[in-house]
Amino acid sequence: MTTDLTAHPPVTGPPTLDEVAVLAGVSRATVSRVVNESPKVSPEAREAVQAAIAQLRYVPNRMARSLVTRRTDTIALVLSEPNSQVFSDPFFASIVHGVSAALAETDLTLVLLTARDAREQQKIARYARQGHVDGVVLMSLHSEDLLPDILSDAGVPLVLCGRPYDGRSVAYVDADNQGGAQVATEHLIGLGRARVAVLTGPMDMIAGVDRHAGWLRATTDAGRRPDPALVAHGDFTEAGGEAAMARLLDQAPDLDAVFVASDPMAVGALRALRAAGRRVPEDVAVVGFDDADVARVCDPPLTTVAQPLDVMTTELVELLGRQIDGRAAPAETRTCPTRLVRRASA
Amino acid sequence: MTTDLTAHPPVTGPPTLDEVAVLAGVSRATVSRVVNESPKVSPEAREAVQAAIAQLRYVPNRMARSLVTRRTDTIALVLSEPNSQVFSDPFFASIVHGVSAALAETDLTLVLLTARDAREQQKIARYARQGHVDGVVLMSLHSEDLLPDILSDAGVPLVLCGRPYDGRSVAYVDADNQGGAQVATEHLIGLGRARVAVLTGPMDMIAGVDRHAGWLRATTDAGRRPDPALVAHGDFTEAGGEAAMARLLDQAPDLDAVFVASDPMAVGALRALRAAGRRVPEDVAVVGFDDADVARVCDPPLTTVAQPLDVMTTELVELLGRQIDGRAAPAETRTCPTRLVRRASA
DNA sequence: GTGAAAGCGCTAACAC
DNA sequence: GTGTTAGCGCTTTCAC
Repeated sequence: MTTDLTAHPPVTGPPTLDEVAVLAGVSRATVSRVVNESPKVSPEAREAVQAAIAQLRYVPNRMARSLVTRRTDTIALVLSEPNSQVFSDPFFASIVHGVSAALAETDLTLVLLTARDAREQQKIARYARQGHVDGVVLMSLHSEDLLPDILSDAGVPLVLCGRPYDGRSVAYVDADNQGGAQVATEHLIGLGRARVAVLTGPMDMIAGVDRHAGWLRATTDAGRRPDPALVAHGDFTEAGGEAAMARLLDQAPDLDAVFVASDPMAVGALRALRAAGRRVPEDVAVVGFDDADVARVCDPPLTTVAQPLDVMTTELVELLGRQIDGRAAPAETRTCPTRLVRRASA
Repeated sequence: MTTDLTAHPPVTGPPTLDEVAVLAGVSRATVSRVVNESPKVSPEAREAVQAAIAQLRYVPNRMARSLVTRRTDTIALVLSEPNSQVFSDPFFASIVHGVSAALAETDLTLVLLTARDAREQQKIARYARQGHVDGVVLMSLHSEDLLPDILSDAGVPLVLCGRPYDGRSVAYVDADNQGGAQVATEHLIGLGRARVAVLTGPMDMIAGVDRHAGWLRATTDAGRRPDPALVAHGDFTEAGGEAAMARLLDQAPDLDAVFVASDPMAVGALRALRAAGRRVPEDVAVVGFDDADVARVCDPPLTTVAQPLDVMTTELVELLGRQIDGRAAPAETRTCPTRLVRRASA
C-alpha cells in the first residue's frame, strides 16, 4: 500500500477517497464502489467504508468524478428572453418549480441560466460546451431566437419547452395548445353562446398562434364565420389582458362569451368586464387558459383549460434524460393533452 | 515530446490543451499560460496558440481546471422558501435578474437553487460542500431557516440577501427598510395628512418588521401616538394587500394616507381603495415601497420608496467575491440606502 | 520565456 | 470481491 504514507496527513481541505480508504482499511477502488453503489462489495467492506465516510464526513468531489466519467449530473434550464419580467410570469415560475421538483427525486441538480442578449447566449453556449451540463431544457419563447441552433450545433443534448415557432427538427415538449383552445371554444358554443370571442396572445409566440388556431377551428367547425371583431391580441400579461378585453368589448359589444388564452390575461379580462358593467358568467361566459392554476382563484372562479404542467415538466426531464444517454429518437416530441376544468356553471 | 504521438488522433470529443499545443508547436504549459493570460509568454508563441485555439474551437474543460485550482467560477443563488409562488414575486425576479446581470460582466456563472424543504436544503448543502460553487448568495426569508447555519458551518463563503431575522453573525446586504419606511411616513405627514396608516408585511419576515418600525419611528417622532387601528399586515402579495387595505378602511375609516410596504401590496391596496370609493391621491395619499419598480405603473402612479436593487445586487456579488478570496471582514454587512421617488403629487 | 514532470480526486479496466 | 494501474485535462513548481 503506497497510500498509507501519503494519505496520512489530512491536514487541510475536505477528506478524499484515499483517506476514507485508509481509515476503512480497504483500497480506493472499494470505496469508489461503495460510493457508486456497486453490488460487487462484501457487506463487511461496505460497512467499514460507510462508517469511515460518516466519520470523515466525506463528500465525493464532483469535479474529479466528472473529469473521468464525462457526466456532470447537472442539467440547465435556460430562459432565452430579452424581457426580464418574464421571470415573474407564473407559467415560467411553475415550469422552474416543476422541473426542479422532478429533479429533486434524482441525483441531478438544476442550474438556471438566463440569456437576455446575444452576448449572454454565447456565454451560455460556452458554458454548455465546456461540459458543465449534461443537457439543456430551453425555454425560448420568440421566433428569432438563435440559441436552439447554437446549442444543437454544439452537440448539447437539448429539449425545448414549447413547440419551436418554425418547424425545425428538435426535441420538444409542449401542451396541446390548439386542442385546448378548441375544447374551450366548443364548451362555450355548447353553452348556447352566440358570439364567442377570443383573447389570444401575440402572434410571434407559438402559444398565441396555436390558441388562436384552436378557437378558429372550433368556430368554423360549428359552421360559423369567424368574425375579426371577435379577436383581440394581448401580450399574456394581466394589464395586456385588461386592455385587450376593453378593445374586444368595443369592437363587439354584443359578445356573450370569451375564451381568454392565458391566466394572467384572464384576471385582467375579468377586471375589464367588471369595469364595463358586464356580469360574469350570466352576461358573459369566460373560459381561461390556465397556465399556472391562477384562474382558479378568480372571482367568479373560471372554467378553465388546464395545462398539465407537472406532466410537462416530468416529460421534459424524462425526454432530456433519454436524449443524454442516446436512447431518444433524433427529434422526439411530446404534446401533453390539456383538459377542461369546470369550476363555475359558466 | 511524448505528446505528438498520443495527441495526434483527435478522433473523438472536444479538443484538449495537448492538441492545441501540438498544433501551435509549443508545450501544454505555454498554452495554459496563454489561456490564463499570463504575461510571461512571447508574442509569437501567444499568436500561434491563439490561432490554434481558434482553429480547433478549443474550450478549456472547467472540470479539469477546477480540479487543480479548487475554484469553479460559479456562485449559487439559493432561494430557501417553502412557498414556491415566491418565484413569481417581482422582488425575487429582480434580484435574480440583477445578480445575473452583475455576473454577466465577469467570468462567473450563476446557478439558481431552490430549497423548499429540509431534504432539499441538505441537497444544497451537499452540492456546495462538493465544491461545486465558490460561494452562495442566500435569500432566506423566514426566521426558522436552517440553511444559513448549515452553509456557514460547512465553510461555504456566504452572503445573505436581507438582514437575518435574529442577530446572527453573518455577512449580508440589505436595503434600508426601516429608513425607507420612515422617510415615506414623514413624507405623508409633511403633506399635512393627519391619519397616516401603514400596511406592512408579516412579522416573521425581517422586511415586514423593519418597515413597520420605520412607520412607528416617524409617527412617534412627529409627536403622534401610534394607533393600532392604523396598522394592518399583508403577506407582501397583491391579494393580501387588497384584503389588508380593506381591513384598514374598516378599522380606521378616517385614514387619509397610507404607507404600503411592498409594491404588489400597493397594487392591491389601490384596488381596495377604489372599490371603497376613495379617491387617490386627493382623498387618500399613498406611498408604496417599490421592491421592483412595479408601483410606477399604478394608476395613479405612486410616490414610492425605491430600493436600489441594482446597488444591492452589485454589493451582493462584490461582497461575496471578497468573502471567497478571504479579503472580507468576518461578518461584513451593507445597508443600501433607499430613496423617495415622487411620481404623483400625492 | 519555455518545457518537463508532478499531481488535483476520482473511475474503470484488468489482474488476482 | 478486491487491489493495482492508468489515466481524465488541466495548472503549476522547477529547471533550463
